[in-house]
Amino acid sequence: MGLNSTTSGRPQKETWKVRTVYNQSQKDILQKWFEHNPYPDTATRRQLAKEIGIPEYNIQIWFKNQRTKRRLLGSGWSLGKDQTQGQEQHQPWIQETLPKEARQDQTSIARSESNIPVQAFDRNQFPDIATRRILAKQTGIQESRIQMKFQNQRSLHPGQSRKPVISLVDGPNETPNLTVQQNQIDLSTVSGWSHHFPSSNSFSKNQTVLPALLPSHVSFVPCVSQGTSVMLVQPMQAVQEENSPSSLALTNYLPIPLTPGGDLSNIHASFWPQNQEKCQNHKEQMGTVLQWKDYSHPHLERRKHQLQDLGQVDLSYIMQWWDECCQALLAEWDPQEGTS
DNA sequence: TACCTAACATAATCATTTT
DNA sequence: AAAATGATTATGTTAGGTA
Repeated sequence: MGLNSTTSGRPQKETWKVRTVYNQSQKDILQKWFEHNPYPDTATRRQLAKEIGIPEYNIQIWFKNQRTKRRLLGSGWSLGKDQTQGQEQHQPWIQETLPKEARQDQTSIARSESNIPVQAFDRNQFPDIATRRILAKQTGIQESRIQMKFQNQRSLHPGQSRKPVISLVDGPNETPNLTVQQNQIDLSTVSGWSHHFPSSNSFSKNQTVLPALLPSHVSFVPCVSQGTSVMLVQPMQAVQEENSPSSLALTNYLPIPLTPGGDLSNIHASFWPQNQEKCQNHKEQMGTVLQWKDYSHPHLERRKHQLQDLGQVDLSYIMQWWDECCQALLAEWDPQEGTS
């Protein structure tokens, strides 16, 4: 499977970046480099990222986890600047290759832009992946940098605890079990949103409801492939073969309550944005999957109404929905709109 | 030089995938 | 279900830019 889809069709948590699945050849390459140097510098990471088609930041995580693994395994590795077992503290690479070039150039955040993350931080110290991407889009800063920014920021302003999960709606009466992260935007407060939501109990516990990207510069190709999913991929990926290691790095699920019975199987719509070559810049390679399940519910007249004729495929509806989601989110994050 | 902060480290833990 | 492993967090350190 080239795609990073859950074989079970189970939705993945959108608050987390979708887990990358490395194939064997990718692992081999990483492994080889790891033996050579467990602390690759930016240039190396970048090169590796390009070579195996995985975003640089994920490469960084892989090395991090790998170091942990090796350390735990103990197998004579004793990495790092740790002390203890003096057994073999001669890891030439550690002292040699860590210095200087190891770090990525500092990204200086323009004052105008730095405002955005700061404002965002005030609202939410733990932005999920969707939010981080939006911020990244807004500021033009890499998502991984945004993440780091928040990390550093949290260390300066320790406030909220970590990853609390609460129920969004817990009215005394019926109350669905839609759970989201506390810090996630309370969509019920965003105007125009209510009707976009299926009754909450149609969400599975771990499902989240935020869109992942802004439609504005979206360079994605929506492809309806299965009866139950719409896939958005970047043009470059669409071109690549399935055996390409870079297939899908990210996957997001949106609980659009389409009727599963809808005849979607033979719909293949592709919008090809113009910037095909731009794909290889720092922008992460990603794919996004919209997945809908059987969310049919009495409350959904409107949506059902709209989606009844899925046979003609209403991709525009999806895009519109998408667009509205993003607008709402932007409005919520926009400092100007102190709606609070 | 002191201060701020981006980048990065480890360790622990969570979440998803694989076995 | 358990083991592996990728992603996130807290927390601390390092290094570059700047007042």
